[in-house]
Amino acid sequence: MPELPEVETIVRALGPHLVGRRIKRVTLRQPRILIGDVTGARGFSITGVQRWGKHIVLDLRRRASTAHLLIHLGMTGQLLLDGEPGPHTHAFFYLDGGRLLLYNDIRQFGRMELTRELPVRLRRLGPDPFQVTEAEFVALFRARSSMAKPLLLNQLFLRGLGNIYADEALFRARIHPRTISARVRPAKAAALYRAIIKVLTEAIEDGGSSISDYVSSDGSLGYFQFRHQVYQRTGSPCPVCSAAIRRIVVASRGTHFCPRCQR
DNA sequence: ATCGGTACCTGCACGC
DNA sequence: TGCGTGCAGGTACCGA
Repeated sequence: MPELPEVETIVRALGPHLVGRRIKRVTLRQPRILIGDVTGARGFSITGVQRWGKHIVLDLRRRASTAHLLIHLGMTGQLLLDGEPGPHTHAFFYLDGGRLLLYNDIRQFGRMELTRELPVRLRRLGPDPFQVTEAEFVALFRARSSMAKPLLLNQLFLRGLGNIYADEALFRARIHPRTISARVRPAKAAALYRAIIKVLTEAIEDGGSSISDYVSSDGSLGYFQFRHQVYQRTGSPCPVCSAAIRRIVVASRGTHFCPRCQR
């Protein structure tokens, strides 16, 4: 379930429950080797919970040494606090205070890693959408000659966007997913930047409001209340012009757009 | 640099 | 009821 807004919501919801807790024990379901060996997190205390693109970063400290537990949810990963283990529970983090953090992942595309420092691989990712300015985004976008859709999905270009919000942002900016980025006028690229910020902001707000009623913070809230205008609405009328929304494949990803609004 | 295809996994909706 | 097909929000790797 993991694009930037979902990960942000999870981080905000879990943070207050995790910060200050000590990890007493970590067990991984055997013979799962699909996630990294993070049993070394035992004995560390959680000092912070942050988001880095679509990654969840738990900052850890044990006496003088610090470390990070990196969690990427893949397509179906979820963190569950004080929930019931199930057939797809792959990791158990026993915390002090009797709390239990579970990692579930049906498709097992998620990954975990315990590191001293933030790996180069992560530091090399593109800027966070909320940290880049409009001018910077326009310059970066037009400096590339990639189709707009795969460029937005490329985490080395911008970190955090996924298939849903890429489609939604392109729709709001009225840009065809196959448009070559270098050929997009500056004003249009600026509109895309604003559309990205708007879509992500709205989704985070929806996530925040839907999670506020839950005592136990978990990642099972799905798509929030965020209403897609094009994503997975193939054949439905465009909310702007009523033309039928189309689905095409771009860079191996299902891509939804309005053939009349986006050219 | 960029793109398409493949691979990694399980579950679900669909048509027959 | 079963079975095959295609699809699903993630990334990594390959060859062209």
